[in-house]
Amino acid sequence: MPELPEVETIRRQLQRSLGGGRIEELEVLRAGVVISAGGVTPASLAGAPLGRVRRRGKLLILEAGERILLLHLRMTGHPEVLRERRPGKHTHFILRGQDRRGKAFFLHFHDPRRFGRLWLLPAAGVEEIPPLCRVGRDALAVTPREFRALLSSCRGPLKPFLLDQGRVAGIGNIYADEILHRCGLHPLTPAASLGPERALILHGTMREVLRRAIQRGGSSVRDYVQATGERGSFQEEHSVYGRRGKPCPACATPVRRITLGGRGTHYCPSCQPKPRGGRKP
DNA sequence: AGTTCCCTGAGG
DNA sequence: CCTCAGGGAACT
Repeated sequence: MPELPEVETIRRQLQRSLGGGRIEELEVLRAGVVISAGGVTPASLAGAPLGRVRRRGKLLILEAGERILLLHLRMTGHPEVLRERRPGKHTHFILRGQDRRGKAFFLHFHDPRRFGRLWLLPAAGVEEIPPLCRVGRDALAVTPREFRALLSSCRGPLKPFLLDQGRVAGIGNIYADEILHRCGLHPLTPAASLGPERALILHGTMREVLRRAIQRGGSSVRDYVQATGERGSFQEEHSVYGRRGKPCPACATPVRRITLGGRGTHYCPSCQPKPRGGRKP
């Protein structure tokens, strides 16, 4: 599922193929996937310049003059840049235009599960309204100081903390599990119980894992592929996610899976011991 | 804090 | 055929 590294990979590809170009038409094939507000209709986008493609957490931000297009891929959303209009079964919109060299592009948005959304919004004040106003500091932008403050003000365990997009944005189920494993922290560890030192280590590990995953084009488990159709390869470096019962790469103890906050949670009971107090992990 | 809902394809 | 996967909003 697209999390920060997957969305960042796609962002770079969209920036290359659309940045500096122009929109000719937004063709909406399934109403409900596209949400229009503040008078920014699909038709009103014709002729709009395309600026940068930015990202905050898992949200893609396409600058279009006075307007902003926000794209959230959710579980199975898949943007794909093609040279022709060729909608498939699950193609919900096609953004047609020309790139900065005047060459035609067709940005297809496929999404079998239809959880993904495209918002069309006025650029002015866009940070103050949903969905952007709900997104906290990007996981690659948050400073160690901010991160420590967020941790200590959190009542609850580490895993839900990492998944909460309102605090630190961009981490989903895969990277939460991988980050905690690499830190040797049990997912149920109370967030506020980390001292400054371990908070700093968690912050550094988070950055390291996300950076490495971006280098490898994200994790292709199930549906995810890049905007070019290529697969990512960070799944080859997964230590615990999706590896229930398989040996931990560090110590060979079988990986355990529990449900936490309704999410499958993978960890190594030996490398990530549950700290004091509670029952054995 | 936990549950339900949205959705469909994949896997048992 | 049934169950599972899950991001995030909206519930209880």
